[in-house]
Amino acid sequence: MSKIRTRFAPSPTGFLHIGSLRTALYSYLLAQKNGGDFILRLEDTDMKRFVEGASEAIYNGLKWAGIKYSEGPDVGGDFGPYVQSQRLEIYKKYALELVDKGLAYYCFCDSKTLEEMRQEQTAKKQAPKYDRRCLKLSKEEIAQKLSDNTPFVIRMKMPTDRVVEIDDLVWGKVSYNTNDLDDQVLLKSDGYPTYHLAVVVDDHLMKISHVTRTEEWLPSTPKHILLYEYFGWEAPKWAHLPLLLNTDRTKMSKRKGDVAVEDYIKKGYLPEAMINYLAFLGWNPGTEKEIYSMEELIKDFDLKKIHKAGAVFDIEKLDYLNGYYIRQKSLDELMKLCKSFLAKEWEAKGEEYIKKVIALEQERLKKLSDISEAIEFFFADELKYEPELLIWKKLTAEQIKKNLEEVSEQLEKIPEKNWVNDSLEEAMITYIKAKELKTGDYLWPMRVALTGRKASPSPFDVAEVLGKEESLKRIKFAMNLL
RNA sequence: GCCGCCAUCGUCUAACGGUUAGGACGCCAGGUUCUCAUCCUGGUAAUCGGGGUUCGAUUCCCCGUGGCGGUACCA
Repeated sequence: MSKIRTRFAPSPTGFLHIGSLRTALYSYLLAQKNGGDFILRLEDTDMKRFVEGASEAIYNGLKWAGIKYSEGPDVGGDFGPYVQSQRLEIYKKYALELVDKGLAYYCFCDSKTLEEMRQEQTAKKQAPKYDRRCLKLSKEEIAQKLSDNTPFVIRMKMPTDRVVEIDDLVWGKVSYNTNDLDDQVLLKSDGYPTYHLAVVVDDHLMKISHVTRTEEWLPSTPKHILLYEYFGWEAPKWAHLPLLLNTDRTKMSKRKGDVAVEDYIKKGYLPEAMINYLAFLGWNPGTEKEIYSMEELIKDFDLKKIHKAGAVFDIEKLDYLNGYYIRQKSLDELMKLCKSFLAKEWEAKGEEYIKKVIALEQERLKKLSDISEAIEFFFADELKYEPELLIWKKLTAEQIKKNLEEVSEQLEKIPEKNWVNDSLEEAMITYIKAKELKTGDYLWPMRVALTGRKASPSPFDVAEVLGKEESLKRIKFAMNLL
């Protein structure tokens, strides 16, 4: 069997769709698994949707995710150009070849004519379909119109009464009757090819062995199969993938949530988490292992285990995985990752300080973007919180104030050089135990005094990072609130 | 309308025709020297409906129902 070559062929519409990323991932995994090639091709054949600089979003997204392509617009390769708008002559040549063979024909109908035709058919409850009026044109009429520069498209001629069977690696055998298929436009009047022509020509020329794309393409696959037949080319293997869905089970789209990879990068999702999560949306290894690195995915990936039903994109599980991967990071790595989420003025505190602070919050983060809000109290000159927050259970303000006074006295005794969480904890716990007091009566107000929050890391950890002076200052401040 | 596809806990998903229908997320409860988080333990929750086939259907077949996709000079 010849070498496996898969491709990711997105339209540069301005951003990389999260669903596209998963399609790219599966295509990449399929190629890597079999020691094949994975290439990137830009399908920019719709001039109306042209977006300046849109290809960058695709390059960046793939790079972020760790999906590497060996050929593509920005890396070159033997089968270029890898941008369809740069291959117009190629498509034209092949479209004309089909016209010569009598398998495609010129059509001079304008959009108004077509629209009327469709409306009439819909009114009669018929399937909207081109009525082939231009197929009846004589050679002379065609020549005349062409020399008059009448705008034209080239349409594919559909055979009648033929059943085309797709043998799909995911869906099995699916059949369509050509009578239900339209005479698809192959070459548009602006000289650009439609998707159908371009994808077939390019996949053939670029020696793609497996066409991987989402389910929405299944119904147009018979057209593509026929095109391969018309050209006399061997068709690739098909693998249609299940769709990614919104919570309401419709095709995942903007307006119903974030769909751009960029959005997730900005929120501080890790590529490891995203890849792991995306891989499991429509596939699983058949074991109970659910934490997967890219390398492990390559090893265990199998098209046969992809299933057909669409999968809802569930942010809760992504969050879980993201938190998991954040916890796996070394402190230095995490520091680097968090950098862009930290306030500039915090840098004055120094790298070591920030590092200690981040260490305390690591296990609490779900997204990197959580870091800013989570640690701001470490940098505040004065904490803002309701005094009632200092009150533990049924104690009175008087008692809390007295307890804080005791805490303060005990902490005072600890020398600067012993100001680390273990000694702090030992000192406080010893004191509390000796007097047969309740830890919560002391530690809760102490913690709130240091953090101003109802939820935070332990008071001893926070105190260590804050330092003796600042810690005592915050406790005094709390006492004054009561 | 027409064509096609799909259907297991709320979500992602396991289950050669024979399992107490399993796991993960979420949620709930308990434990882990104050809170939160982490971690550990336990719990909650599903085979769309109706017919077949079979000794036995989540699994195979048919019919419903529901959902989704396609039906463009968009991809």
